[in-house]
Amino acid sequence: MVSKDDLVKVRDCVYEIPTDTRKDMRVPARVYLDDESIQNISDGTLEQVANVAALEGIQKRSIGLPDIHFGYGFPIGGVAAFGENGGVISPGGVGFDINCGVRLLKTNLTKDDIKPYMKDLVDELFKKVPSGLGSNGIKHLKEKEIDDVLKNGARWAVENGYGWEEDLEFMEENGCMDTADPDKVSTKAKRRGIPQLGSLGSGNHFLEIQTIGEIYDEDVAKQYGVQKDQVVVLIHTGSRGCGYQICADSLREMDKTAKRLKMDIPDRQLACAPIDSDEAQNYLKAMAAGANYAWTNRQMIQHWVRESFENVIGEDAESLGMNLLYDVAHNIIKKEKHKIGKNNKTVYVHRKGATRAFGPGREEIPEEYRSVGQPVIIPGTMGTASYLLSGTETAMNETFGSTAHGAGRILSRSGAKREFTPDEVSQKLASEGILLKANSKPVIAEEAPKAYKNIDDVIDVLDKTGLSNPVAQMKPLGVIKG
DNA sequence: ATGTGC
Repeated sequence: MVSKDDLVKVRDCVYEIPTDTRKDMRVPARVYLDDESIQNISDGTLEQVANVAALEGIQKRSIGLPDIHFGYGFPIGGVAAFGENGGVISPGGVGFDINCGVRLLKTNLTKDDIKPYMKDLVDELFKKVPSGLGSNGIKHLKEKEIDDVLKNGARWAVENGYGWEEDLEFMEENGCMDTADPDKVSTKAKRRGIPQLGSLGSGNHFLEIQTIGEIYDEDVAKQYGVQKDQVVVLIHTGSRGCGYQICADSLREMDKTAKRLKMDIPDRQLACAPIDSDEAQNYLKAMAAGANYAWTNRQMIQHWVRESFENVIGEDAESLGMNLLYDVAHNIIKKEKHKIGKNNKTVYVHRKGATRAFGPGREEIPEEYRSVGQPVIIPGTMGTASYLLSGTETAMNETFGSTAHGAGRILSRSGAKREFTPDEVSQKLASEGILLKANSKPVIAEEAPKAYKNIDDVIDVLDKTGLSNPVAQMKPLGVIKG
């Protein structure tokens, strides 16, 4: 067992559970947290970061970011990298919503420009973008087409009329992992994916019209093309039932593998397989297909956002400057090169509720942004701010180029429903001038801003520790919830 | 997060 007593302070906001705390740990476990959060973190969550540190082939350290909380096996807000020789792959290190992520769409409107249109825009977006639990998309995919989506990702969407060629430049992996293999995706996952493509989903997924508030780094903001009072749109969604099913399928498979190979795993939910095994390879190919589904999903939704603005404002999306700033993945495994000790090593970085945050110079970053580092987009909760940051050298050195992904839940969904009523949450937002349209009343209570940690504190830790460089704040004007 | 929960 590990507990808060085992934590050793490394520096301000950085704490470690040393390797010798538990004899199965192979590397230290490290969490980035402010003083208050370190008091409030549950032993169960700390135990999870330590459990990950016990997995075979883990490199350097198991990492918990400032939004860390208890998850399935791996904590949410966690990062772990495994060496290509001797490491493992674990579906629980990605989570059920494969490539859940966010993208930020720019406009050249100001908050004053958009004011008279806000009500109509929110209504139009709510009408045009399907949302809610079990929601289906508008496009009726043919049975065979799902394979094209799983193989080609956002490119499929662009080729089928959803968006612009240049959009592809501003997504991780250009919106497509070419390692995807639709043959490794079960019929059941495909059957769930077919009707849902192009839908927002439920839970913490949302679509938000925002305005840029404070700018923290003028130079980087300029490079990303944002300025104070500018209107932007944030799209937060993932791979829906398709990704869920891919994860569930492979967890079952790997549970068997781990048993067969008699792997020593501290928690059954950490089911994993050696990287060179068929099970791991099959999962990686299916996971990539699920990731491609999610990029396609966000690309289609973005297209309807542009159409909504066109319909309501009466200008085309090009002249409204509705260019994609960037799209980031929050739940994914990436094969990357990182400096470990003196050497460059190829590792499989598991990010679960974590954002890649590559520092300046990395060739994975679009050329336009490369000199200042990767754009990092961190959504808050409905009714609180979201943030745009940039990747740093510190993140490269300490967290395999990773940072936080959100506010991090502190109250469970059921806890939130006990604590708040949907009406009081809606009224609070209305009193702040934020328009909200939601499919489900209970979800409004589950997603109450107070059910989450204060996003400002999360950003503050990233700033203090140097894991990311704050660039701009985004404030909500209108929210569409599932 | 998710057609459902153990």
